[in-house]
Amino acid sequence: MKKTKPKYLNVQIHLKQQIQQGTYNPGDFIPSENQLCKQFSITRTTARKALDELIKEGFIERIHGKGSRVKERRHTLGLLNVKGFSEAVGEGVNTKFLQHPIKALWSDEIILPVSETDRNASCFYFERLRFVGKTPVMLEKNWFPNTKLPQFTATDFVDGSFFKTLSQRYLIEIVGSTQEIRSEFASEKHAKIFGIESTSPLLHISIKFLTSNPKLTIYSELYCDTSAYPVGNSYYL
Amino acid sequence: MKKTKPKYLNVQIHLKQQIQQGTYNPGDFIPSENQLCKQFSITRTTARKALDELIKEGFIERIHGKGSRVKERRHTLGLLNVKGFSEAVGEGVNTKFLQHPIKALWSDEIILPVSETDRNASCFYFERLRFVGKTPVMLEKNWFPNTKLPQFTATDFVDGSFFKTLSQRYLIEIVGSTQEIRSEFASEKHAKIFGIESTSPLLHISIKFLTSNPKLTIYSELYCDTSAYPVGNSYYL
DNA sequence: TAGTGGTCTAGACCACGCC
DNA sequence: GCGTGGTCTAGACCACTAG
Repeated sequence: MKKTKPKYLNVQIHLKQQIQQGTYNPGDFIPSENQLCKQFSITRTTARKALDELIKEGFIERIHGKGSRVKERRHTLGLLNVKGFSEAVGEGVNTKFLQHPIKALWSDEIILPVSETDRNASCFYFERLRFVGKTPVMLEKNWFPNTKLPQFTATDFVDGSFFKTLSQRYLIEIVGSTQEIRSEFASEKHAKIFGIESTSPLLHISIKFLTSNPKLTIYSELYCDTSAYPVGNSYYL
Repeated sequence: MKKTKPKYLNVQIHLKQQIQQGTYNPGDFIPSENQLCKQFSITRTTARKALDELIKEGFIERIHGKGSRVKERRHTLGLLNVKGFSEAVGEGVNTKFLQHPIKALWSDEIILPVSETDRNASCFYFERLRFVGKTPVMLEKNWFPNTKLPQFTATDFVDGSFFKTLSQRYLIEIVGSTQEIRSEFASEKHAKIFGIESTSPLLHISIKFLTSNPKLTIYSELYCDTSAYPVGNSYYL
């Protein structure tokens, strides 16, 4: 019953928050291992465990003889992994709902196969356009079975993030995904949305997200204008 | 001058070889931490360090109360499977070297920043065109510092896979990647290679691979004609 | 209950970067 | 020389799995 929270996790979370809040910026050195030992009354083994985790998450790097430094984040749309748009890009991101969550039909536009059980359930749909500053960079279309998210509306969104909303309001996490990626001509309709020629190339990403709730699968079709902001991601073991 | 080899590295290499040689197969349990302590005359901390590295490399997983088990599949690194093209697409894949490995210069074509130390080293380069059946689908260009792979030639390739070669011949694993993805018009030259119009969209993927050898970073530029075969991957926690 | 991995302590010595 | 991270020891207690 009682979840014992490891000490290293407190240190890890504390440092991560300070990095995300800008207490430590990219290039800055966080406190040394010995300083963390004193500050949290722990041994170096435990301090290093916390730092090991932050390294795995890509927040810091160790430099022998110098210290642990906050890593630089490139200004790209990192969404290919499980991270999500708003988390990865940071500030300067705006979102406009082109379609608030409504009951809809399963669309032919969904590339990856919709499972039998999903297709028999009613479908929720929403559509958003994402901007960096005033430049539209990504059109995002999402479908998922209606049954699993009671009272789901646009106003519920936590920090404008769908995944963060799932995690915090419904305790549902993304546990896997299947993707297909294409380079295509923009359709007439999409070209108009992005304000580009219909002969321009668009990046088309089809994703099927698996969640910790076996009944909830999310189908997404993303269209990205990568001419100014390429889609990017990083992955570290 | 004398590089002192850490004890955990011996354990790590020993276990990795046994896994690659089939002494332990996927699903098998490797010796417990306490057994490793006795076998190598080390403490549990050191044994765990070795296992931590093997986990990061994707070879094993720990199961609380049971042991450490050899993993079934290699994890995927972001966009493309680490196993590489040949295993991801399946049968009917052919590869043609457009340029066998040679000493070359660091190219302007590399999108992601080349580190200072890499740029100061001499550079190895090779280029391959990948087919599904007789259709060219991916042009692959790779650069890496010359210093780290002695006697590296095209004939060394294990199963036609660069990464498998690194793993089996040099015991080097991919431990991370940074990617940028763009949808672009095909260049004149690339259009000719793929046999398409130069106004056609091409998927352009720029990757910087980090390996278990800190001195070896691999820079790749991939160009894919996704009209018939989209790029895909799956990701599971 | 025995064995496994998960966490943690309180030290130690070494290698690296910098002044 | 001094502070940093890199490795290692010899324990300890806890949580999970399985017979």
